[in-house]
Amino acid sequence: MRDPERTRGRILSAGFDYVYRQGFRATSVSEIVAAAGVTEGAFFHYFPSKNDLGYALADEVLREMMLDRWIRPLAAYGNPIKGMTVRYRKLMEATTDEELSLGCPLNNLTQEMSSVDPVFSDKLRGVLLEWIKETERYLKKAQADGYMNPEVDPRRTAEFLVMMEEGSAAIVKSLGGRKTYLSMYEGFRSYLDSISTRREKTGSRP
Amino acid sequence: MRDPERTRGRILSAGFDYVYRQGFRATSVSEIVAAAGVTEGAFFHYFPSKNDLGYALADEVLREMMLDRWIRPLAAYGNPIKGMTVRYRKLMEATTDEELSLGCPLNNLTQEMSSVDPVFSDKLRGVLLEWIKETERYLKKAQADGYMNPEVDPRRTAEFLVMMEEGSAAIVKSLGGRKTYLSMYEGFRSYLDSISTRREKTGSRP
DNA sequence: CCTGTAACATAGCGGTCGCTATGTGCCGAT
DNA sequence: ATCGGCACATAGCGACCGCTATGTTACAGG
Repeated sequence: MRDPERTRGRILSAGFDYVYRQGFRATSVSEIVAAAGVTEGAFFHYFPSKNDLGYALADEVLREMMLDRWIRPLAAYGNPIKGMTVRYRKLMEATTDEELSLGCPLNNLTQEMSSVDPVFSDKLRGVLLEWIKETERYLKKAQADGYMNPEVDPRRTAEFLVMMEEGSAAIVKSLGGRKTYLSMYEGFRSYLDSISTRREKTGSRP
Repeated sequence: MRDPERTRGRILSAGFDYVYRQGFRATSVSEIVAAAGVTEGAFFHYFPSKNDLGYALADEVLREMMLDRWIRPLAAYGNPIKGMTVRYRKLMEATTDEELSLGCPLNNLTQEMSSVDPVFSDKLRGVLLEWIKETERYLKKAQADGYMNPEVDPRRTAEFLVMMEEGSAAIVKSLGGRKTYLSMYEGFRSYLDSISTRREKTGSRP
């Protein structure tokens, strides 16, 4: 019956759901524990304060989500540039309408909390930096394998790519339509093409 | 002594400052009225509810700010594409460190409120749509005057450009450094170059 | 000068929130 | 077998928040 890991996991999971939908400060501890099927006593047993739940969300949930969505899929492609294009399209197709209107969870929490709590800021910046660093790693690999223009700076390009990935989620959230996402995809692909050395059009109609 | 317009303006202005720094829901009416030098009675005399202040912020303050920063400067350039590049760099230089760490006010409020209140969503989307529409107008002008590749879709390109403008503010807010902004500028310029017909490098060192 | 109304000011209510103080029961170690 | 501590549950406190009910004052119109 007693299962600490599971209990903590349920709180974390319910916490993510509510924070994703309503924002961190708009979500009350009572809502989270009700959804998780535990009491407030359990909550404050695992997290000294509500903020500490947010920190755990960043460290554990958001980081893992970012890697799963944006980094790990790239391992399957020989050409990272093409991999990024294909992955972006696949992600676009796999995202539900609800997720489209909710935006990127990492970006949401960052916009809400980073300028108001330095601990949030540090942890969320950490996730973003890892995202950029892993992207940069694949860009360097692309350069080493001759898939990418060797003159472009991989770090700056990685920052720009991640910006587009987060930015498109933000604008789609606001405009709320899959059609807008297509415009973002076109621009994303066109930019990747412009730094690619291969002239294979990565996404043109057959 | 009695000056209704001024009083309302002071509330609106103080409201903007606090909402920009802390977010909408984290800002209390008492904070706003204290900063504006009025009482809560005055506040609720002009705004039936706290949300109505937010609506006025979107309709009046944020819309005007967007036009001033992103649209009106473009009128000074014969070549809109070059205008966008130069304007972006000027904006980057004119932005203070504090503003850099606070991000784009429109994006902040959108991320916080649009998925939780449909009226906010409508009004903020309206500002964003106007931003895109005006950008599209200048892109069409650029095409008509032969400055831009006539094959690219101006609407989609406008959406993509606004996404980059908002996205770069978001990522700079999170990473917090002027150096990151430079990466965004490089990417922005490189994309604009790729849709330009003129081969004049718009931002190279003299 | 009078008066009605717009332009504010004051006090307080009902509700929620984060958090804590204080329990209680299970379960492994001795 | 017991016993200490971990894993929760319950109740409630103090603070704050949005909002309202009820004034009070300045000023324009007659």
